[in-house]
Amino acid sequence: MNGKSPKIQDVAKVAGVSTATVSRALSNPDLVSDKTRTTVLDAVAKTGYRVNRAAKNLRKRQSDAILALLPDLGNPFFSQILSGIESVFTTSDLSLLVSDTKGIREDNLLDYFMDMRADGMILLDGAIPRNILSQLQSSSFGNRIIFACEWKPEFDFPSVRSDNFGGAVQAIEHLYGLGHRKIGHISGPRNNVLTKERLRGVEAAMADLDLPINREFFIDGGAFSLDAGAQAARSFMEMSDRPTAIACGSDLIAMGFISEISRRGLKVPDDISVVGFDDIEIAGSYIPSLTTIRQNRTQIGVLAASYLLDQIANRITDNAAQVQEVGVKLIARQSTAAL
Amino acid sequence: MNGKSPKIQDVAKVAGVSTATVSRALSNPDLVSDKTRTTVLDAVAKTGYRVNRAAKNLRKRQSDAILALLPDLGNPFFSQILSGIESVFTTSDLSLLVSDTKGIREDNLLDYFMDMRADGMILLDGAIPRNILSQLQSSSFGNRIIFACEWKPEFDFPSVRSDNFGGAVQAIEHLYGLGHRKIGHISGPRNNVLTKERLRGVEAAMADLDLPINREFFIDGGAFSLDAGAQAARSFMEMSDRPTAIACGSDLIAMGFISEISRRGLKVPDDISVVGFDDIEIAGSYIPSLTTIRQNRTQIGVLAASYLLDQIANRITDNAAQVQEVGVKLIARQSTAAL
DNA sequence: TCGTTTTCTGTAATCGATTACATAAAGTCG
DNA sequence: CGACTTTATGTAATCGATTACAGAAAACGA
Repeated sequence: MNGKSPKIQDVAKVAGVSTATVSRALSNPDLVSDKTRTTVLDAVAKTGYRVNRAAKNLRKRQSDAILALLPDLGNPFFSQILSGIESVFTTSDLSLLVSDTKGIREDNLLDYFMDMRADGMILLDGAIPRNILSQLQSSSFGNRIIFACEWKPEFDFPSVRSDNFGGAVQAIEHLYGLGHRKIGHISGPRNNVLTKERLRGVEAAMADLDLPINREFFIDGGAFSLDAGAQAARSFMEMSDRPTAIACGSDLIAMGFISEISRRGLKVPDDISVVGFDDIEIAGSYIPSLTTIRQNRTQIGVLAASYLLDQIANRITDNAAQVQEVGVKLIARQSTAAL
Repeated sequence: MNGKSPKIQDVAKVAGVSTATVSRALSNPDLVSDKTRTTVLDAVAKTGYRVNRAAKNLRKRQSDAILALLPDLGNPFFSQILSGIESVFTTSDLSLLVSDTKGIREDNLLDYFMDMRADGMILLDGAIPRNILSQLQSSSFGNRIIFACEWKPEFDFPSVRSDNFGGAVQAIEHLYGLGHRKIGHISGPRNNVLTKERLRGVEAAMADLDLPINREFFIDGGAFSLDAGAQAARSFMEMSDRPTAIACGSDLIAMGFISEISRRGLKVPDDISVVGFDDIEIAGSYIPSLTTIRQNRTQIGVLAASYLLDQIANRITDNAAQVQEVGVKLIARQSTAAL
């Protein structure tokens, strides 16, 4: 150990073979004889050799990294998904790069591929501008991209997502089962795909159950946040005729809503039942604990990461862009009650 | 545009100069004449050239990436810090790599430096095994590491953290100010530095205020989680003589605690006042909204990232390992009330 | 004007791996 | 046994940038 990192040359010298053989012994063990392989491995252990990633990647024209692009790194919703993604990459010796889309707008996503910073991307933001996506799609990197959670309907990149429609249906059916007939909905960000799917589910379920759809009961929250819920609560309080139950576009909306109406004297679930969507960590400990639709976020991460790896390695034969829907499940807790 | 990424050679040809000049024009503009520079920049624009990171990094023996190492990527607590970190790196053209310590134990952290995957590290986990840290410290990469949030007292890596001691003091003083004299504490993970600092703060404040320290009122939560709080609530219910106020080691503990005692018929803040620590996003919308100690997590991320960059680039002259403490602030809400 | 310094640019070595190609040795088969 | 295939290894080109070194041109000073 003289402080300098050993190079493949050093290993070759110690093992008494050529650098080519060392390289092969490490990355293509079948190509060398058993004896040579053990000699080389010993030499590697002895020298403490580690492959220099920059050199390897330059030669192989790759980067050994995947970028996960989030709408907002500060949003805790995504941490579970990241965790799922990372668990896959760790076993593949890939690095996980993260960035949020705020920094992206101007400088181009394509650059990550062009300058070899990433071999693939997992997009968690459905609001990436169309022109950037077209550019990606028509480039030679179009098949190194996958959407997770959110997606962009006009593009046929593969995607992994929850069954948002089905989740909304479950929420409505649950409320119906408890006897509720006047059901409202607070939706998320206006142009968000999740918002639309969930709204579609709500309406479909209501139609199926022969419930009259009262537009007054549909509040446009405008975001998935606590604030949106609180805001919606204010609209709610002003209604002359109020629904007895509300299905929310997210848990945060639900909590913001409950928080605000409680402050104004209403009780959940006595005066109104509330269902969330997501099942974030605190949902079970909120007071009242929140009935919600559980999304398996870790699995979404795992599936997206695995699929992307297969895709990059060309292991996917069927080249129709694939949509994987992950099942969701209603978790009944105390924010909903029989009428 | 024939689909192949242009190389520096191509730019050189278009601009009618050597590759050396192109390189200089891009990374050391002062070294070339004004005229040449504009010619080169035009050629770059015309060809759509982007520097190949692997080649650049190989030559410069760097990686253009910083690793953030979290105890648990799935834990939403860290997302804000990551966001702060990322905001700094984006402006520096550095990539942010993330990983959690679960994958680390076996394979060595030092490897990230050895194989040039990272130029530096931000450690958010105080529980990294001692031998790994010693190895890092004694390597030539010892000065490319910084702790954020948590830290390891025996090592003198620089670190950025909240004023945990001061936060605990504020919590106790707040409760004292409301008239509470029988004050308890639920602590976090046993060997965690934050746990220790906060406990120290609690005890110091109590001593200062001449409050008797009743060991029965100190519950060992064992973790910062909701569950720990719920568990502690059960111990609490069994006490013959109960404190009238509790300072918790984290917001999650506080919420788990409130949730559980509410289920058992106690009311917050009527029967007992509760203070959290962290001010996580939902704290303000919890019911009751949580009085807590606000940590500026984004700023911790920003400071850690900036300091690390300075350290790597400028070789910070003052080589005494620096500890930066970020101030915290008590946010009074509805989970605490006058006795 | 001539020598000296400064500014600008080009040539070619270099970073540290992988791998195409060549070749020697070993194995196969009629 | 000789022709042919397979296996194992080495030599050297290659990936695409940066930069040490050198030389030409321009600026400067006396």
